[in-house]
Parts: sequence; structure tokens; C-alpha cells
Amino acid sequence: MTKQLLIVADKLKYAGLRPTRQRILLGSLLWREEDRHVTAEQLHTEAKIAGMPVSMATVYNTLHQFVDAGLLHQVVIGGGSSYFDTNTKPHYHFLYETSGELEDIPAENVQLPDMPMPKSGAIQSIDVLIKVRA
Amino acid sequence: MTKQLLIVADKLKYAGLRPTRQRILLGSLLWREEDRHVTAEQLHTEAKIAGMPVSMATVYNTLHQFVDAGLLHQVVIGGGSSYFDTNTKPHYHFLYETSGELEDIPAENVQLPDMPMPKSGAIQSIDVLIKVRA
DNA sequence: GTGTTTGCAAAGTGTTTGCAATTTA
DNA sequence: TAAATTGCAAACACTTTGCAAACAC
Repeated sequence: MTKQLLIVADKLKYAGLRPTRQRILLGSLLWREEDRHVTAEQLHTEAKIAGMPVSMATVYNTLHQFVDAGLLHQVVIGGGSSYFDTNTKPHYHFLYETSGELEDIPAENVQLPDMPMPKSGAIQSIDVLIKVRA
Repeated sequence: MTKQLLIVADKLKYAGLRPTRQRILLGSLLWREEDRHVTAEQLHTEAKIAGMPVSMATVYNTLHQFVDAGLLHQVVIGGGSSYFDTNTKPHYHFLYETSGELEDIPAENVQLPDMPMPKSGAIQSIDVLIKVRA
């Protein structure tokens, strides 16, 4: 196993996830560069291209496990689909409606001052999605 | 036709939509009170209860026409579904994950200072969705 | 009348589930 | 070996579409 894959395996173990072949592969694809925005379908294709196909069900299971473990952030867009974002720090997005492309907005550029409190429960995530039409 | 329905009919005409029986009914259900958050399914049910059933296809078509005409705002949530919000002024939402309920956040409580510009195109909408877990 | 709108049923999209076979610790 | 994970195929929720009949102007 290469050094890169060992780092992913450790990351998974640290998050309480068994470092299976599929999880290590998907993790190494996701985290091979910074700030990736990937759909389940794209990741499925990348795995196939890499010569290690993973079933769609496992792609979805794995992505959700990564989200639950805080290793990934899910951005729900229209049309019933989601992007999975490797940047888990607070930051928001432009969604270009014509291309479907998602672009980061640096965190220092967006703030929510005077945040009201919900009537009950704890804030779990704040999603800011700015739709842009060409 | 009652005064209320005539107002809806005018609103539709003004937006360039023919005031058909179905559009007037759905409009009058939507706008019968302020700041409603309704799903397509709910509106379909309300029409049935009102004794004037409208097909699901027409509910969807109509909601999208209202959104395109700026009479309604669409809030995409997870699970592939949407709320349709009669409040078209800038304001954001709490989404209570356990109940699925959507709650308004008054506009004066949320601001996005130093808004960056998209690399191309015009901003079409800004959605702020704060997920709350009980 | 003519173009628009409706309703039905079928198809579509992205996602989730049940469960037997496989893999991991 | 015991528990967790995978992959397949079927099911799913929500939404959209094609097209003939009905409607609005």
C-alpha cells in the first residue's frame, strides 16, 4: 500500500470506520486534491476508471458515512441530487445554473451576524447557496 | 367569483399567466395567509379537500410557473423535495430535521456582508438554510 | 377557431433498501 | 468466527413528460 493510501486508512480508523478496500479507494479519490466537489455518480465513474469498480450502493453508503463522520460536507442542490464537498470548513457556494458547477466562496467573505437561535435544538449546519444564471 | 379570487386572477394576469380555474384555485390556497411553506403534495391535498381536485402534474406545472413569474420562492431541501414559500422577500430558513418543518428567519437577522461576485453571470437567488437537529 | 392548459399514465432521476455472499478484525 | 461491509437488483420518493381532450381568449 502506498503512503497516500496509508494516510487515508489512518484517517478512516481515526474516524471509527474500518479501512476497507472500497473506503480507502473512495477516500483516496476524494482527497487526492483539495476542495473537491463530487457527485456520487462522478465518484463511481472515477473508481471504475481507476480499475477498481465499486457498486453505486457502496458509493452512497460510503459518502454518507464520511458525512456522518465529519470528513465530508453534503451540498443538496436542485433536481434531487447532491454534491459532496471535501472542504468541511465553513464556506459557502455559488451554483452556476447553466453548467451545474459548484464554486467555493472563501469563508472570510461571508458572515452571518446576529444569528438568531432556533426555537429548539442545535444548529447542525449552515448552508449558503447562491444561484447564478449566465 | 368572490373578491378574493378576483384578486388572485388579477395577480396572475399581471404576471402574464392566464387565470385558469386551476391556477386561480392553487393561487388562492397558497396566498390565503402570509408566509406559507407548502409542498406540492400538500397543495394537491388542499385542493382535493376544497372539493376541486387538481392533478399532480398541474400542481407541479403551476408551482414552477409561479416561481418563474416571481410569485413564489422554491426552497430545495434534502430527499429530493422542495418547499414552496409565498414569502418572496429576502429571508432565510431553519429546517428542523426531525419534523421536516421549515421556519422563517426574519431578514433583518441575517446579512451577507462583503458579498463576493460570481466569476460570471448574475445572482439569481440566495438561499440560506440552517439545519437544526433536536 | 387557435393557441394554451389540463390530466392521465408512463417514464425518469437520483437515491435507498433487503439480503446473501464476502471481508475485516 | 463474529460482526461489519459489500454488491446486486428491486424498490423508492419525488418530479417530469407525451399527448389527446378541454379550455381561454
